[in-house]
Amino acid sequence: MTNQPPAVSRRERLRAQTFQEIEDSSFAIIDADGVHALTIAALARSMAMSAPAVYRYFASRDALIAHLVTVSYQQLTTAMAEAVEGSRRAPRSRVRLLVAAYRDWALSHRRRYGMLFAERAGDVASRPPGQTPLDQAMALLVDLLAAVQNPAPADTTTGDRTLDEQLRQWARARGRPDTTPRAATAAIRIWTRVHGIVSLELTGMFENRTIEAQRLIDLEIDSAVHAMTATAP
Amino acid sequence: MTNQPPAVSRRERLRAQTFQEIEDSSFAIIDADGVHALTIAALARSMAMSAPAVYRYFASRDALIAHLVTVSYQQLTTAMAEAVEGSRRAPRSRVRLLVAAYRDWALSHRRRYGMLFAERAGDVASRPPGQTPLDQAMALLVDLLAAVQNPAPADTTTGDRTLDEQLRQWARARGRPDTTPRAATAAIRIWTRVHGIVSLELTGMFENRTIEAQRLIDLEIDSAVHAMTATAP
DNA sequence: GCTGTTCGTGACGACCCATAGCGCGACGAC
DNA sequence: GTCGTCGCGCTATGGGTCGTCACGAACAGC
Repeated sequence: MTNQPPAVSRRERLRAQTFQEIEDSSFAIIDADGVHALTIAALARSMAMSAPAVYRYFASRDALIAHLVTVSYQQLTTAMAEAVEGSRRAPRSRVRLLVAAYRDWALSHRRRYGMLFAERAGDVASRPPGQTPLDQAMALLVDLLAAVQNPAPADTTTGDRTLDEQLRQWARARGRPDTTPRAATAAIRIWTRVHGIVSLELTGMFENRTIEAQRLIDLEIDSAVHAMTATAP
Repeated sequence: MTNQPPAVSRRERLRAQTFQEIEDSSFAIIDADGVHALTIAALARSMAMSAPAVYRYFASRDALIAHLVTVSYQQLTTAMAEAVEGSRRAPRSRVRLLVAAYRDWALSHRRRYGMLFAERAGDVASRPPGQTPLDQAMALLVDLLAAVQNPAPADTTTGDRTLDEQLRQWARARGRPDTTPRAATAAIRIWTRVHGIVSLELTGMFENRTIEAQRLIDLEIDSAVHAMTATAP
């Protein structure tokens, strides 16, 4: 039994290993010097490989970067999922954990976070709804907010019938047809607000720590959750 | 009098003209094909000039892009200022005009809007507070919000003493020492919220017009203004 | 008219992307 | 054990870009 040939061939194993090394080295270069420093030549040098060899794994530099964007999205999503997974706290504070994990990931991978929303990343982001890498985290957030809203108040609409319908359609496209408009609004609000704050924090808007972004974020989450649970929209 | 030599020499006039042409051609290339397509060679070709000549005007490609970022910031700021300048409407709806101008500019110059928050733009954005290109628009927004808040309610604090002090310092650094913490919060909230929504709109989050970003923005502005004018924080 | 400055040009070296073609080793068929 | 196939990495190469340099032409001031 011990000498049984493994499921994956030696070839596949080595290939996967090299593939992984390309990923790791690429991220190392990006985190150190930015995406612009990630050239096929530089990558190959850092791996003591020749540049053309990389093309056995990725068709072009753009393809490599697209792959890295996808992987980064998954890492971000995983970080958020893990942050709330083991927690037994109330849904409301788990929302804060989720968002804090988001900000932490962005702060510790600022170059990569910028990469996710750069021009070329649009191809990855604009996939059929429900298949975006971040939709999983979005679904998590929606579920948490539904739990916060439980038991649901009598009126779960936003007061804008058109917007309500758009929100229901948005939730349906993401496989959460039972989401109330107000929960969907809260999810979108939190997501856009946090992205706005983190994004501007990274560009140096709150330079010199004049304003602590985390305080602002908590304020914004509370406001969004409050708007969701309040009796009158 | 008619044949009097002009104030600027012929040389300066031609130089300024070429400078302007470089700017215009650069923006044309960026708007058409993205920043990555803006190469010194391509720019020179589009101007029927030789590539090295461009270096008489900009020390490097990065320097050119940095300049374009600054100019774009100014255009954006100007667009916002003009949107509210001639309006006699109530301050509250002028806030909406200001923000709508922001979104309109971003939508009609999406490639450039992305450029403003790209990695290399951090150098421009993280200048001494009060000197950022967008500070002028920010001051405009703060003034409008102060007008909305007029007469100021008895309690203009956020309820968080640390945050209050940070906000006052932030306002001082921007030459608006009389800004109340709540007005400052509202300004920052609006600015970060709108940036978040617009930014995600541009990356295709609300693809297929599932959700109308303008509705969301108006909702968010109202919420921020309401939080500012409400009696209890 | 002469001189120094400014501007644009072709030529050049270094770097990068991507392709083509070769050699080597692993693997399977017999 | 031998041979053909295939995957992988390498060198060589072409086309493109950045940025520098030395040179010629136009201009400004005397």
